[in-house]
Amino acid sequence: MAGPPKKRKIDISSHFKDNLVHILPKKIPNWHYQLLIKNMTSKGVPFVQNYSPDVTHIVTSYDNVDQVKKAMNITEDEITCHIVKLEWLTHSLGEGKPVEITNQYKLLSVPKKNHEPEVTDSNYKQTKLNCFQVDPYCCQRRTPLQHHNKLLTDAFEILEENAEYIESSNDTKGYSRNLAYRRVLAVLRSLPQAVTSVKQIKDVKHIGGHSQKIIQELLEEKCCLEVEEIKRSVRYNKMKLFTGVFGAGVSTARRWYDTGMTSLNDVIQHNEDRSTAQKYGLAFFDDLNMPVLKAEAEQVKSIVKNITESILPGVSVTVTGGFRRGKTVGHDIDLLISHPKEGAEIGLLGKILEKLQQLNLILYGSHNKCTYSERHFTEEPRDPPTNSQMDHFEKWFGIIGLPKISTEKTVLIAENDASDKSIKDLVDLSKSEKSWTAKRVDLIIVPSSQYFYGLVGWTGNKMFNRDLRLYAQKELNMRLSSHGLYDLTKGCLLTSNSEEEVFKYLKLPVIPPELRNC
DNA sequence: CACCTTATG
DNA sequence: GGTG
DNA sequence: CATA
Ligand SMILES: Nc1nc2c(ncn2[C@H]2C[C@H](O)[C@@H](COP(=O)(O)OP(=O)(O)OP(=O)(O)O)O2)c(=O)[nH]1
Ligand SMILES: [Mg+2]
Ligand SMILES: [Mg+2]
Repeated sequence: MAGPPKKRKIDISSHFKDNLVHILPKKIPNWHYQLLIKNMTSKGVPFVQNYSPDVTHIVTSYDNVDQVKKAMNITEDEITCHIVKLEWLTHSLGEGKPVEITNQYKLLSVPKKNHEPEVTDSNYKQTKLNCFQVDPYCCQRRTPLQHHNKLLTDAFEILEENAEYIESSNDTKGYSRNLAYRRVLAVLRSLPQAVTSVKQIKDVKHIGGHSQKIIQELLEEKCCLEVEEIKRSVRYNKMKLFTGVFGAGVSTARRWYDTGMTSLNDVIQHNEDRSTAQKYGLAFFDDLNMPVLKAEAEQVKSIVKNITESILPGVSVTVTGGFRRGKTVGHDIDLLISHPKEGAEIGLLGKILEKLQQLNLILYGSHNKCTYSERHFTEEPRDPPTNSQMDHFEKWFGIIGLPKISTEKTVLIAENDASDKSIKDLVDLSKSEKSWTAKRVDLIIVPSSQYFYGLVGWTGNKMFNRDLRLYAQKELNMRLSSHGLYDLTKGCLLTSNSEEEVFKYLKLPVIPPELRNC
């Protein structure tokens, strides 16, 4: 290992000794610019970050010379060196020597005409036929779990995640880019066939210039440089790890990362204020990141169903979330609980949790009552729908210890009351020989009058919900939530007796749950 | 150049 | 990042 | 800030 230097970093500087490269950073994404600088440095290619007259090659992403001059703020004949496309530098770095400046590396000398490439009527029809036709909102489209563009969506999923890690609070670049990539993903997943040419998606909504470039690269090379760089980056991998902790979002993950923490052990050991949720998220990280199987969801459902039936006969318990959309694995178990008799569900959640507690099934829980009353409607007419009656919609986001052997009746989780447990105790518990696995469970109680709005909302997926709500607002002047639908024009609440009726109110085709995987 | 889902603790 |  |  400690032998002579046979490192790959072949010094190719001799081939470049008569050159001086300057990259015009404008129009080049920062990650790509930094990568080029890194590569030139490690290979010993001479370059300057600020333009000087000694420069022999100006590298740019612009496609005509006038734009370059404008960007550099210089006039006509000051430039005597070569102005070349980015590809020249990429290929030269790959070859280990400056490649010949053929036409493919040269810029257009005249600015592009703003002139549409002329198309005959038949041509136009042809392009129209060759182009996928896609409705603008994903809630208008049928989006199956299994689709025809996995190569593309795998890549865009990385871009989407990474954008979120930049900064996910509203009104930031990360937030909007994340949304843009989600839209691209939703479109790609809904296409009837695999994309084989960029032409097919050049007019498709939500797939703009940048995404088209990515798709082109993926179709040609089967991979994308930007995506591969993200996958390699420390930042992406650490943020993925830290945001995977229940209770820690992007903001907390970034704080941990910026503090120099590298592993979950670093985070566990570090003395800082952590929410109770985060303590449990850290201690049971391995369990909670095991995929939840559909059979386990059914197992939890029947436990909850049995308990609940004994409290309130006639109750309905439905597995929603991803499993209802046909997924075979998930990250949690979403249960929608209701009773045909309106009002019978009031106070039910507390009783269910009490029973679960008695059975020692509960590890952690955050109770979430919904105080949803006339205040919304009276104070602000633009506010979301409101129930005339008192609204006792309740939620619980928690962690249960699910017995590994389903026949096991009682489980010993020691005394697991609440926040009085230190993180060390929790870690010890999670590491101990145990007959159960920690699982995230969401319990949602919904009055029967709101049942189908709850069902639609908790079936999702998230993107489907967002577009459904956006569509309702923008196209129909309505407000949709998992409690109801409110027509702002008519000033009335629309009660629904089926999922289909919700779609009918919204003037949308009925999309079955398995086709809401946007 | 504004907008991008909506509710809860 | 993409749309209107 | 976090969760769905
Ligand atoms: N309106 C709205 N609904 C959401 C949001 N996040 C989640 N939901 C809804 C749609 C989801 O399908 C449902 C359950 O959320 P989950 O986080 O459990 O996601 P899901 O079950 O789809 O996938 P999973 O397999 O659990 O990772 O709740 C959100 O931010 N806004
Ligand atoms: Mg789920
Ligand atoms: Mg959930």
